[in-house]
Amino acid sequence: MTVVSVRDVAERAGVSVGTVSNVMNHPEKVSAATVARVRSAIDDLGFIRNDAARQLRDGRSKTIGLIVLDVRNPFFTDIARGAEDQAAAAGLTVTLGNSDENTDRESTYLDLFEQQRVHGVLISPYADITQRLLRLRKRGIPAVLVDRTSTDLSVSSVSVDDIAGGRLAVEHLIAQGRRRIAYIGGPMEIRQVADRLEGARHAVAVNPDVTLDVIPIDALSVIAGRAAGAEILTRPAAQRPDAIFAANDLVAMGVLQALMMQGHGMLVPEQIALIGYDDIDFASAAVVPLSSIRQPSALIGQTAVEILLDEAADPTIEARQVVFQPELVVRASTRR
Amino acid sequence: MTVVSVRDVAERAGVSVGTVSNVMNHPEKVSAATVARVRSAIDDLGFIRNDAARQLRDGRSKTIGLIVLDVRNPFFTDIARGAEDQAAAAGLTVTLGNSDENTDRESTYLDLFEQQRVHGVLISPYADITQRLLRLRKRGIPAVLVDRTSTDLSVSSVSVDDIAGGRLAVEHLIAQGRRRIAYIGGPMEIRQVADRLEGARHAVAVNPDVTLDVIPIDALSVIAGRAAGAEILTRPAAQRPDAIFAANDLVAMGVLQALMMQGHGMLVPEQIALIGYDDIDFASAAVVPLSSIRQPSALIGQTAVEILLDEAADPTIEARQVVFQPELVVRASTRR
DNA sequence: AGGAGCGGTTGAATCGTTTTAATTCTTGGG
DNA sequence: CCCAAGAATTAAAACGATTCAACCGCTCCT
Repeated sequence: MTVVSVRDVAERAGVSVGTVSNVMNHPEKVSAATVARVRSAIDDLGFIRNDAARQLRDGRSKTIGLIVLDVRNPFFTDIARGAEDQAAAAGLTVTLGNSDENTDRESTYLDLFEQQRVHGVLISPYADITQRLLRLRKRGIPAVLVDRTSTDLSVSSVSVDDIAGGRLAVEHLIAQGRRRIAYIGGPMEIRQVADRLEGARHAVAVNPDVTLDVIPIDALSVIAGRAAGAEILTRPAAQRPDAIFAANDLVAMGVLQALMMQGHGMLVPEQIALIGYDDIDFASAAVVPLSSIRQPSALIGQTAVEILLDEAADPTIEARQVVFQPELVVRASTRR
Repeated sequence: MTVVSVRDVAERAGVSVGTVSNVMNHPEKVSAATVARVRSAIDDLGFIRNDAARQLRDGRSKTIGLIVLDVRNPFFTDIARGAEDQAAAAGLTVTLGNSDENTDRESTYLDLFEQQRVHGVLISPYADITQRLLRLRKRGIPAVLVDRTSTDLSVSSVSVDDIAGGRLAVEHLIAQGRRRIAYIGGPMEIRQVADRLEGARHAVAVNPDVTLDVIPIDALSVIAGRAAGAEILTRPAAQRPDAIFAANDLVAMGVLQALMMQGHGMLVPEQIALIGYDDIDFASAAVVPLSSIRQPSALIGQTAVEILLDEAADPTIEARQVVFQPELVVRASTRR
């Protein structure tokens, strides 16, 4: 069990440890001959520098913490990839935390990231954590909300207009001639869920003959969607909706599975139209290709990192709120 | 921008820094009164300990590094979740690195993890990195291969028998009366891809009237699958396979999209049967629900962490090779 | 009364890197 | 031939938590 430190490298190259450090961080300050000598000593010994020591010295790590609501949702892994790419360009890495829509887990990850003195935090919040984020900033760790606008304007955010998205979805259903619409989503504490519903309400409000039924679920997952879909099937045909707006694509795919499974034949879209949200890759490959609301997920991640790095470089900079617009994608699941 | 250190806590509680440290790590050594005093000082100041300093002292971090071939593949996020849960039970966290089937990225993550002096490394390798892993171990960082057996018996591994899985898939196709089978997968350097093909060959070998055509692709992705599917459609009908075994579900879903898109009507399973591998959640929700080979993904992650922790605790322990058996899941895509 | 033993606490040393001020070495100009 | 200026290098301090040997004050035992 060998441990190689700068001290060993210095000794082998016949220089001081300071010089070794300079070779790694400011090679222009060191003569070419010395650089060469130190470099080969590094290679010979297989020296790899100790990040902990380095971090300790400069107070912060070279990692960005990202907390998402659900790693299994491709929408979030897409955000993560966008963030990762942008971070890599600045020589940073991203650690991904999964809150699973759970306050404790969310809080645990925030503690962890604070212990690690991360370069910054990106978070798609579940609970209201504005206070927590402000405290982080006071400690020199900037934070940016992802996929969520902040109530407090002093914390930056990158989001998509979910109210507009909700309206887009339901306006489309109405334009297809649907009148009894059901919204399947939950928990309502998740801002995205509430906003998409609000958008749906706006669309319904201007059409007096259209009704909107809300079917709450306890998580945005395939399983929860399947349960909600099964529930709808138990209703007498007259009480079933003729269109369903699911809070995201995972839920929509669950609903779809339930509706198709019963051998009721082609229920979608003939009897029930179905639209989801996020436009994940799998949506187009579903039993019935799924209409959805597309969000620029990778771009969200990229932009969030950009803002974060700006704030990390200059903590006095003003907070920014970036809002992207969503886009309707029509596929078979809502076409007559 | 406030910084709170043990020194500040000690001062406020009127004790030495050593005592503060003991309160956090060995409270049984400190009198109840002092513990209470220090704890309240910690709360008052909102002290959060600096991980870098702590790590520097004891030489290793409380993080496990996990490198996977593709974060977008649910099979790997499932493994990650299994690993995460098991690690959390031991007070550790997991950082996820995505090699994207790219040697450079893989190597970069290994460097990074070595710099971070992680507690251990779990890796689903692309290149042959046995030497690299042995060096890591010499430095006190244990490593376990995931979803891959090792050529060198001195490094532990947790995998699934891909040869058996490949045979299972093709035996099933043959049992359904298929005779002209195509295997779509690549790059062949990926062990899983090669093993599944080998299994397929075994199944074909005992049936003289069955042919196996190999269609290589350059990545295990939906896109690559779609391209391969499109290529098949360009062939005259007589030269098309009557069954396709895709190296994983992402590829299978791409193939499926291509085959269905052309308006050729229900090509699957009537004209071409299709089976994938991994049994990701989305497989059952596909246009045509997909037959697949199921692997115990979360269990793989859990087991890998277990082995890793054992090795971290006692570096002299003998390496273990755990091999799980895959399972055939039949759905509409291969049913007559 | 004297010492052994014990719980509780302290202070200094330590981990490995970076940075700084100070020092040595070169070189060119006068 | 000496000195100033600049380049190259060094030694030491610092980051913050943990640990370990030493120490203090008690009680209990003989």
